[in-house]
Amino acid sequence: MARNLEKTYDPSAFESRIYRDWEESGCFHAEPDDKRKPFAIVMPPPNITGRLHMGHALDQTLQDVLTRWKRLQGYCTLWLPGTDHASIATEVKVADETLATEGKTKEELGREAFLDRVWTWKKLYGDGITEQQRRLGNSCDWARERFTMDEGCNKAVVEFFVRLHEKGLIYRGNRLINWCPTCGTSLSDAEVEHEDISGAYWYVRYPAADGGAGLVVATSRPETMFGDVAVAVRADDARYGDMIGKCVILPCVGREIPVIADPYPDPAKGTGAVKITPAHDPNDYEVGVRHGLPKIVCIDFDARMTAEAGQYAGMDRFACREAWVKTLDESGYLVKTENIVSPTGKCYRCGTVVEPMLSDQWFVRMEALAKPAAEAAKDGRLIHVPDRFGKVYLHWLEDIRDWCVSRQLWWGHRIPAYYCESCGEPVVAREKPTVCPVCGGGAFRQDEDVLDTWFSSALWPFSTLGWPEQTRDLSYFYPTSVLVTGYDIIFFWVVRMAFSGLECMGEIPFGHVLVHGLVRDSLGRKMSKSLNNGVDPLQVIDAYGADALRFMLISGSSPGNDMRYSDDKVESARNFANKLWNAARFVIMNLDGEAEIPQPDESVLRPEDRWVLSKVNETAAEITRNMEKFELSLALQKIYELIRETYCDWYIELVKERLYGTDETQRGAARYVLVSALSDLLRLLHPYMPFITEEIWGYLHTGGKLISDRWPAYDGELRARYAEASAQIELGMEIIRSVRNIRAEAEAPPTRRLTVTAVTADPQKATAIAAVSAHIRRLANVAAIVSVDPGADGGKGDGTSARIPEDAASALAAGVELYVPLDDLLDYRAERERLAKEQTKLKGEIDRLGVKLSNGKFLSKAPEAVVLAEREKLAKAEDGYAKVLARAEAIRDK
RNA sequence: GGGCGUAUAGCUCAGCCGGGAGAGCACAUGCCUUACAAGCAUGGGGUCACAGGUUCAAGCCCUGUUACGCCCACCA
Repeated sequence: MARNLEKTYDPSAFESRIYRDWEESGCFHAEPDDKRKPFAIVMPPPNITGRLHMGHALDQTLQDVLTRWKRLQGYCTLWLPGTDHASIATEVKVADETLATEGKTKEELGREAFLDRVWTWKKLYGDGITEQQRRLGNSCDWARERFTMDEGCNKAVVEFFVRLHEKGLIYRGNRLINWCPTCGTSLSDAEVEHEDISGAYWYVRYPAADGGAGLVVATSRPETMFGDVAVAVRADDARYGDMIGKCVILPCVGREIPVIADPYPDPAKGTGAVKITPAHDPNDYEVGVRHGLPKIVCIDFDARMTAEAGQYAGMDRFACREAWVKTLDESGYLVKTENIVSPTGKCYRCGTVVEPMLSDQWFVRMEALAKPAAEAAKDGRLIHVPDRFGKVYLHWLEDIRDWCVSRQLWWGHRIPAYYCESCGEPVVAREKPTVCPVCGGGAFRQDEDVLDTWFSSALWPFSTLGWPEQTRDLSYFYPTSVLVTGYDIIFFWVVRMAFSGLECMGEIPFGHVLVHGLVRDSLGRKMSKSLNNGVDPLQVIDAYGADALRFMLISGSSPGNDMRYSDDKVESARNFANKLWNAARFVIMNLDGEAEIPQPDESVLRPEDRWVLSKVNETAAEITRNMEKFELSLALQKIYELIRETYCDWYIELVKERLYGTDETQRGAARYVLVSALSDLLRLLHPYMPFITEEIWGYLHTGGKLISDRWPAYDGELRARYAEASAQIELGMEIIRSVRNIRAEAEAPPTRRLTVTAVTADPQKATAIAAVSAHIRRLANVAAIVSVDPGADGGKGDGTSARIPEDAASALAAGVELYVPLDDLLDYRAERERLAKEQTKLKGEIDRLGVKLSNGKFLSKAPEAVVLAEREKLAKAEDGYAKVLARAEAIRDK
């Protein structure tokens, strides 16, 4: 028989071919189909900044598992792929690269030439990413692949911006925003990372204008003193009551500034008096607004001091701080210095300390948008898995501030605002306007800025389906089913998709958010470029295969928790694949080249056939339940056990005798069940390990592909119908294990054939033993097994048909006593030790159960079934204990 | 300052509805048994972080403590 699998599993030999077949057959493609229910996932678009890392591999494997599973279940299944332009991140990368390779900054290149470089980059890395995704096995609909800056997405962005503006939800204003001096752009609150860094409070005296002592303020940012416009104290602060309304003098600067009363200062902090710098501190800005104070800008967009700083003009803000503190000290104004650590905002892309700056920017008014998004999570339309992430989501929405969406960058969606060349007024419009509504002018220039990258990501679940057009895709697939993402971007992205979806579509964009954690290195460290501990998924795939990587990523993880990558785990996953491979090879080898094995009459099915069929069926139902609750790791664990233990370790071994025998009916039945059970196992495993399952499927079945087959259906009657046969097999397995155990404990060689006497008063068990005795003989290397009813001869061994051996090793298997003559084993010492151990174990159990069952409260309060079960356990243990004692006594002197 | 997570075998981690704890790896012993040595069989190994509480019954629920980690936050 030529057509069979190679002896060793080598994924590199078929994974690419299988993927190509899938792709060419069109089975990834989804078209709206009213006869079927939709299942849709939009892929979180990876940034085109680089190559995919392990985190992506986890993210996408989760999505592919769900997608393949639902496809097998018969849903009209869409997984929509794409990539993200990642405005600031990509711009920083490409700027670095052009500087390194061409020696030119982006300014030197100019906007157009620079954008050319970015598009080249996009092509290169975008293609690299999709290639990686194919290697992973992603079953996404490539025909619908999107990019956040493609024509459709761009149209959606403009539409959304204009609509929000029309509703008054977008405005332009001169506000205090987060500014990154290195990237040269504004940042949203979400793009600022907070880090504790050590600094100081400098206590500086501000003398009174009238020659008095004045007061002392504490500041961590003395360089902003040049922008001070007031000192605020609490009206009820007794220390400063008489100062309110008077003026103090900015030390060394000489400018007079008023002392004002405001609720903002905390009397317990610092000195209770706060310098007010509206242009460089958000709180101070608010105070300034309340009191109508001017805003003096003393730091510019390059983080250098302005002319307001006098002799320090042009100096870097931190250099200035140092020099300025020295001056204050030398002039006697520095009262004291206190070292502290304080949280400091840094740019999430380059790490530069963010400067609060006054700037003209576009903002999205959040209050009205946030409310419905929060409602959706509260009333259960949006469910996070695990649910604790719902809190993160809500927390972020509940104290949200307006979203600064304009960025002083080049790579991104250009803001659809046009300024009239004559009067300078901005016009927000879908197209460049022709007439200024204010002055009638006809010349316009478009806003130079681009939008926050998350502005387009926010529209992803519907812009990719055609919005703002009312397409068939949109009405069929929206809202999507599940969003899979890492917990690190809940507030960047999930929140924004939620409110945008509700605003544009009137419906939450997905019903479930499946949240996963980070993939860390084997030491538990975050994978990062600086540590150089990142693992490239492609290299892992090259070494072990995509299926092994996928198995590893799912099996070691639970929703929302981080996991560790290690080669060991992938290797053991690969070994599992090899196991399955060889089991399949065994099956195929026994098919004698027949394409389809005819289904035998049920009556010829042996107990092991019934057992395996019912077991697979039951477990498939459990697995389905697990998957419905997104318990993918649990589900995979069960599939693993089913394949490894139920099928490989037991069923294949149980069935060999018939396969090698001459009874053609039985050979046929065995082959049929082998194929039937294996087919279900392949279906169950396919979402997790798509390549190997599809490859094996091709050898078992002609015609269709596994990817578009069907998920195993649950047959509720099977369990009851096959219950007796199953119980017989389970008992046989217990006995086989026990005999093997006796043999191993006694250190008897495996080649020695044993004789086993089984003692049971239960006729059903006796029948069972007879039914499976051939299995026991073969799998435990037993010459003969006879069962004895202790009632028939009083257990004395002088019964009619058989006797309990005098000197024997014994064991209890599922309530059946087993005896193996010691002459077979030749080791009394080991047997005595074993009995002693057994005795201790049973004694412990008897004590425990005795206490429990003599507890009146337990008897009265526990459910009857539980009490009954405990009683049974006790009876069994006592019975076993007595027997063990007797055995020990019998061989005491041997 | 607020919120959250984790703590279970030597290591990495599961543990569903509360009913005396499991897997993988590692370890030990014996096996080249014609599907598989990337294997088979058998075994050892746990005060479920600590202290209370609820319950007939707690790894699981409640309170507190400790350790590690994460997130949010405009305290000069």
